[in-house]
Amino acid sequence: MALSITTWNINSVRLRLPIVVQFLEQFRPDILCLQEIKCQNEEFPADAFRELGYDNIIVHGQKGYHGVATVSKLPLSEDHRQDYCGMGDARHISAIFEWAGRRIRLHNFYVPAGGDEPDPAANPKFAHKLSFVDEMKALRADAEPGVSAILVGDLNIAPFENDVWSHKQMLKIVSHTPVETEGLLEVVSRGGWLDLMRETVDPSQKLYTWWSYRAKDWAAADRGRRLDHIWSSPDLGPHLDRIEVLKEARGWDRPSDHVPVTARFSA
DNA sequence: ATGGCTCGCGGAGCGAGA
Repeated sequence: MALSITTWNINSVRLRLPIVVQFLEQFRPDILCLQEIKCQNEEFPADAFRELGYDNIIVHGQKGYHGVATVSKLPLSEDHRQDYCGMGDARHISAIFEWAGRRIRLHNFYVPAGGDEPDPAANPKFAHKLSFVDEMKALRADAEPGVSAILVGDLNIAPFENDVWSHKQMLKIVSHTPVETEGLLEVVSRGGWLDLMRETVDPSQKLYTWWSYRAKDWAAADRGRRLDHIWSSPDLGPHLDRIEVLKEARGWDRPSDHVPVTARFSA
């Protein structure tokens, strides 16, 4: 019995509904986790997802910015929205689904980008990002007895050297500064998470999920970053078949700057 | 050679993304 879960920062779900539909029709993941939906709950285009068989929808949106949503062919229960940093931002939603006799809590995150200046004293957005990551360190993969866990989302940090196009040139660029990358690796180690993308793609290999809108030719420049992640509790590791990064989606009509990342499991 | 583009909001141009 297979299970597939996709994470995708969509950068406005209403504007990009055509490519979301294209993706779901072509790849049919069991569950799709979206970030940066940029709409309020009542504006989420739920009908379009229901028509495709995704009847189980949970949304944590807000006006204009941020926002996350999880749409699923499998029933979702015990949904929860955690307000990290007490900012009132819509950056997290989770729920439990059942697969192969297991109960699995699926977390969907949108971590703050952090602005330009990597100095928390000078840049409140960077301070917010660091506080957010600090709070995530308390999130354990075994938080609920008898419940496995999967954590996906746009974490806005590329932790390893080959998660960016140039480690040296990125060390002072927000998303790859040591305080961020060390912080994220501490979230992984303290929480007891498995980085499923790096379980299947060796750290010696470049791996990106995001390419800037500003490059003249994103594919030729190939200056990407691995900002999107899929983690799990250790018990699910042996069930991972593969990870698919759909790079071609960056070249679709009016694309997001992030591409869908899918984890495929078998029982 | 990173910031050059792309969003929402609102009805011009700005804040935000990363």
